[in-house]
Amino acid sequence: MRERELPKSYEPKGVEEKWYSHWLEKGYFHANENDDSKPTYSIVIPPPNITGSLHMGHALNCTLQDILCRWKRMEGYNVLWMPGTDHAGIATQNVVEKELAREGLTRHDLGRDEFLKRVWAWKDKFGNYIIEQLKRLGASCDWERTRFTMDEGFSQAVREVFVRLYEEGLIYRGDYMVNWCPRCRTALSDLEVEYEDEEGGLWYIAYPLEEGTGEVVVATTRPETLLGDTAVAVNPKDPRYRGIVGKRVILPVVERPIPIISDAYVDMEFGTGALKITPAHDPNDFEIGKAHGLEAVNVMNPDGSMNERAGKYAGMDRFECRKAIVKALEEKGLLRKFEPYVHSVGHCYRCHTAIEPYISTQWFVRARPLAEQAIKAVEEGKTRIIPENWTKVYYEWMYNIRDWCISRQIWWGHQIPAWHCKTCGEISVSREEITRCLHCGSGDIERDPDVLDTWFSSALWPFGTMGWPEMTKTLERFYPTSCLVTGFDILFFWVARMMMMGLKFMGDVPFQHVYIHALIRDEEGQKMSKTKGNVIDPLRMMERYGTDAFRFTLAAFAAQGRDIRMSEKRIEGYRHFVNKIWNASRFVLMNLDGYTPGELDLEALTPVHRWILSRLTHAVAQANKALKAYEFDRYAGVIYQFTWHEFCDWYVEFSKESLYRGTTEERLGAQRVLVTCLDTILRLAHPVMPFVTEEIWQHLPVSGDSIVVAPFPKPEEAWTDQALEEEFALVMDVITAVRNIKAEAGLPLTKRIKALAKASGNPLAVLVREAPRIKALAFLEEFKVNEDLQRPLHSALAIVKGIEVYVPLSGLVDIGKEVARLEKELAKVTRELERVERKLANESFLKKAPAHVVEKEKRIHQEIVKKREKINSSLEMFHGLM
RNA sequence: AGGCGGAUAGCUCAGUGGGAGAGCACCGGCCUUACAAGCCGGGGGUCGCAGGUUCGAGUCCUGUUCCGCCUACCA
Repeated sequence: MRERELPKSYEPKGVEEKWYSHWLEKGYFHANENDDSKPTYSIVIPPPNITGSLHMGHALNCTLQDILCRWKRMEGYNVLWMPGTDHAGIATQNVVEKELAREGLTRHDLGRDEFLKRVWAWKDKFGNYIIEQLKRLGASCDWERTRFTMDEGFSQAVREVFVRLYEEGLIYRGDYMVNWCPRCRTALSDLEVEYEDEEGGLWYIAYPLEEGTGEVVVATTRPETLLGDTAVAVNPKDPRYRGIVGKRVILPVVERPIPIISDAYVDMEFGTGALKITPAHDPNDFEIGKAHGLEAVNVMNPDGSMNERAGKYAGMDRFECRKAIVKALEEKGLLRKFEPYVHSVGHCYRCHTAIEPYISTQWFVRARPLAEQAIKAVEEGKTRIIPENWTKVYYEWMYNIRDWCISRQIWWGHQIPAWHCKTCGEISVSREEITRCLHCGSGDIERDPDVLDTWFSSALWPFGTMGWPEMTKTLERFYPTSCLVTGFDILFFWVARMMMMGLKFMGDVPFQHVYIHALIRDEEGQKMSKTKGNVIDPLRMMERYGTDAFRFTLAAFAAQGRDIRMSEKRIEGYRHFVNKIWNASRFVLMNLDGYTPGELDLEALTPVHRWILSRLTHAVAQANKALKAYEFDRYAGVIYQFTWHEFCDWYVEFSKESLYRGTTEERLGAQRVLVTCLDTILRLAHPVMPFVTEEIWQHLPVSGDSIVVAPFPKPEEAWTDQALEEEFALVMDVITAVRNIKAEAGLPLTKRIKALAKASGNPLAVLVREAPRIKALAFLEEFKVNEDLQRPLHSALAIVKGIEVYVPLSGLVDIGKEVARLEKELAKVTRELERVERKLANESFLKKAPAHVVEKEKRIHQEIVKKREKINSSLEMFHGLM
C-alpha cells in the first residue's frame, strides 16, 4: 500500500538525490545489447570537454536528449544513451600549462612524458566533474558505458582510421600555409579561426624603383610583413603600371631589389592597385608566390616574434615590429599615407590570440571524396536534419569543403602514428608501435611528435564508443544511432565530420536524425560569456528552483529556429508550475478515502468525468505529436495548458461536487478519473520533469515499480467525445459570464446570488444537468434554467452561444455599473458585426469562398445580430430606470 | 560579397490563407475545506514598411528598412 499523503510543499533537493540513486540501483538506464525483444533507440552524447563545467548549453542539450531517451524508454524501446567526455587537446593542455606556470614551470621543463602524466592526473582529478553535474540534471545515460576520447579502445579506433585513410591516400603531409596560433604554438584548422572586425590601419608605403626616380606605392594592413616581401604585383590590365612590369623596386628598410610582377588577382580598385607580395605570411601571397616562382621568406618565429631573417628586428614581437617598421618608414620619408581601416582579423578559438598565416609541415585530410558520400546520404534522406533549413547550410559547407589540417603541435592528444626514418627519409605509418622503418628496416626512426586535432577523434564518436574497430554486439544493435542532438555551432566541426567518418568506416550514416537546437542567450539576447559576466549557472538554478522547474523552462523555450533568451525569472515562473502539480496531487491524494482501483467504466461515469477524459486524450495526442516532431516547446506547452487550465482550473473544481456531495458510486468514479488524469499527466511529464513526477507517482495507487519504466501515455480514441466537449464549453462560458457580471458589478466572487438562464433544446438539458457544478463554480445560491423565463427587473444580462443569462442585481449594485459593462460589450459586438457584414456584403466572397466558410460567417452574423439586439434592449430598459 | 533567421500586446514568444493568441508584467477583486508560489475578472495590437496575388493575407510572392547569426582569400 502506498502512502497517500504528500508533505505540504515540494522539496526538490532530497527527492532528486533519492530517486536518482534509486534509478541507478535498479539499472533502468542500462542498455542491453543482447536484448532482442525490443526495438532500439540510441543517442550518443556530444561529449563535453573534460575541462568544462556544466553551462546552459550543456543543460539544454542534455535536457532535450534526456526527454527523448526517457520518452522512448517509456515507450518500451531498448534505449542507449551513450555518455562520455572529450579530451579537448588544446583546451586541456592550456589548463594544465597554466597550473604549471603557477609553479614557475613550462611543459618543456617537464618533458613530454612527465607532462602527459600531469595531464592524466589532472583528468583523473577533475575530468569527471561534468559527468557528476549531468547526473544532477537527471540525465538518464548508461553510465556503465561512459567513454573518453583518449581511452585505450578509442585510441585504437583513431589509429585504425588514420592508417586506413593514409593508405588510401586520403591523408597526406606537406608544407602549406596554415592558421598558426603563436600562443598555443600550433596549427589550427580553418574552422578553429574566429574572425572579428578590428580597427587597424592601411599604410601606404613607397617602394622606390631601382632604376630612375619613380616609385610604386602599395597599401598594407601589415607593414611588418614587408620584411618578407619578395615582389610587388599589379593587375596586367592596369594602365598606371603598364610600363613598369618586369622592372624592380627597392624593398624599403631591407634595401633589397624585388621584381614587379603582374597578376590578375590584384584588384585595381583597392588602395593604389599595387600589392606587396609576402608569400610566407599571407595565404593569397602564398598562392601568387607559387604561381610566379617567388621565394617565401619567413621572417617570424613560431611564437610570433621576428626571426633572424628580420635583421635588426629579430626577437621583436610582431606587433612591436609593426610600430618599429612604421617609424622607420616615416624617418625615411617612405610613408605616403595612413588611414584607419576596419578589417577582419582571425583569432584562435581557444585563446583568442591573433592567428598568423604561417608555412609549416602539416598533415591533412583530403576532404572532398569523404564529403561526397556525406552529401549523398543527406540528399537520399538517410540522415534528416531538423529543422530542415540547416540542411542547406550543411550542403553549402560540404560543397565548398577544403582539406582539413589535422596535425597539432601540442602534446595532449592522439599522437600521430607515423615514424620518420632518418636513414631513408621515408614515413612509416602503423597501427602498432614500431621500432624499425617499414621501408628500409633502419632502427633510426622517430615518431612524429604532432598529435591529431581533437575533432579528428570526435568524428569517430558514434562508432568508436561502441567498440569499433571490433564489430561488437553493441555496434550491431545500436549503430546507426537514432538521433543526434546538438547546437548549430558545431555543425561543421563535428556533425559533418562524423557523417564523413561514419560513412567511410561503418558504411552507414552515424545517425538517422540530427536535431539542431538553439543557442542560449541572456535576457538581452547577448551570448552568455564569463567575460561579459552574464552567465546563468545551471547548478545554481537547480539548487534554487529544483531541477524539474529548470528543465521544464529549457524545454518550454526550445522553439525551433530561434535562440533562447534565458532569465532567472522564467525559471522561477515554472517552479510555480511544479508547485501546482504538487498541490493538485495533494488534493487528489487527500480525497481517496474509500478508493478501490479498477477499470474505468465509461458508461457509468457522469458526463463531467467523461468530458475531462476527452480533453485528456486530446492533450495526450498533442504531446505525442509534438515529441515526434521534436517540438519540445509545444510538448511542454500542452502539459502546462492541460494540467493547469483544464485539469486544475476546471475539472478539479467540478469533481468536488462528486466527491463531497455525490453518491458512493459517483464518488468512486470521480476518484478513478482523478487518479487516471493525474497518473497520465505525470507519465506525460516525466521525460521533462523526472523527479517530481516520480515522487508523486510513487504515492499514487497505481501499479508499477517506477514511472521511469511506466508506459508513455497514448491517446485513447474511445475517450474522445466532441459533443461533450462542446457541451462543457457552454457550461464554462455560462460560469465565466456570471463571474464576469459579479466582478464588473463589484461583487465578491463568493457572494451567493441567484442566476437564471433562458435556453431550449439540448443546451437547456445540459444546463439543467450541470446546474450543481454551475452553482458551485459561479457561487450561486440558485440557478434556474427554463425555456421561457421572464427576465427579472434590474438584472444583468449576458449572452453566451445564443443563451441568455440573467443575474438579478436589484439592491446589490448601482445600475450605472451594469450599464457601463453593457456599453463596453455593445462596442465590442458592434465592431465584430461590422467585420462580418463587410464580408457578407461582398458578392465575390459569397461566390468564391468555400461553402462552409460562408456558412460559418452567416451563423456568426446571426448570432451577433441577436446578441446586439438583446444588449440594446437591455440598455434601453436600464436607461428607462435611470 | 553571399547565405540563413528574426521583426506580432509593456517584455519573451506561439500562430497550419478564413473571428489576432499564450506566459510573464500590469489594473481591479477575493483566505473559495489542493495551492496567496494561489483563485476570479479585466485592459492592452496599424502583426517593421511599401507594393502584389486572392473573395479574403500576420500567414503566399516581390521589393525595402532595421537587428542577429553563419560562410568568404578583398591587400
